[in-house]
Amino acid sequence: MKIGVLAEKTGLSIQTIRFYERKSLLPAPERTQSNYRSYSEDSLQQLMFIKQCRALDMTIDEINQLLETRANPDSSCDSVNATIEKHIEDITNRITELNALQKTLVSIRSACSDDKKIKECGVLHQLDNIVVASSLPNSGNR
Amino acid sequence: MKIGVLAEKTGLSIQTIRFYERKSLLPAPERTQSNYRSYSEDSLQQLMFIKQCRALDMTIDEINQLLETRANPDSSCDSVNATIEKHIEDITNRITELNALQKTLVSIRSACSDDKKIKECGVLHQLDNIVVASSLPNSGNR
DNA sequence: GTAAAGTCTATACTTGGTATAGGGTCAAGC
DNA sequence: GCTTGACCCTATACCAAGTATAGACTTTAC
Repeated sequence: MKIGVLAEKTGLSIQTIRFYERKSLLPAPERTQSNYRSYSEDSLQQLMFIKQCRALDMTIDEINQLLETRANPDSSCDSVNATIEKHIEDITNRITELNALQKTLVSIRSACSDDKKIKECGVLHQLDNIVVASSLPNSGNR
Repeated sequence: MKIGVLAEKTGLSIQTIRFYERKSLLPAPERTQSNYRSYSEDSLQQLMFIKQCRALDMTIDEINQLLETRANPDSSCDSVNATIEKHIEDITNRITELNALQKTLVSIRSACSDDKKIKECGVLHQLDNIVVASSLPNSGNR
């Protein structure tokens, strides 16, 4: 099948499919005489796998590792489990960060009632002081 | 003060300070005879404000809006409040998404005990089927 | 006088795509 | 046979929020 059909079936855009190919997530398919990509059912399966992983917010690197591991069926799946666990940990950390952020924001918001002028705005005054121990997420921050 | 001192005082990198200038978050400072940037205390204050907002995970656009509003002290601060509220909402949504993701991931992880081989790996089998109603975040996804 | 440290601009890289330009290909209709 | 529209191709640029580099210039310390 051609790339348009594959895009239709997977729900991914044509550009995204070509992007995954460039990133080596999807093997380069056969080409027709006119240089059109011609995909097999395997490509469809693999793309759905990739889509699934992306829906779980895995990075392309993580997915690449999973695909590599998956390629030899007799090896141990420990690394798969490790990848998932690491990913769960990343998300847990991110959730913790966001919860803290939200708490801070709600508290800042409560500093100003409506219909104030800028110079009296409690929110801006809060923002002018050090409220948070300035910790922007630096990892697992997607 | 020169940019190195400002970087020291704010805890931001020199490149980040120049980056904020390019993005119009920080007004271009005076220059010395040798074309070095020369900052006032105001710049320090403004950078700390920006840093604070970034620590709250606001985008540069959001911060720019806050700065613009802050610039005329007699206008209403409704838009400030609206910005903060929108931001809180974004974060709330993101947290909801991440919680759902995490639940899915934990359930996938539980499908495989350790020391299996790839071909028996429950995690991979889960990933091969449609688990999630494929909803990658498309907004507020930082 | 020289070396180290600081600064300058400009450019490229990151992630996960999206959007565009400028061209080639294919099928249908006239 | 020719045009029109739909499809495909590559290459390149763009987004956020910086980070990292090269190559040049200036200042500071000894």
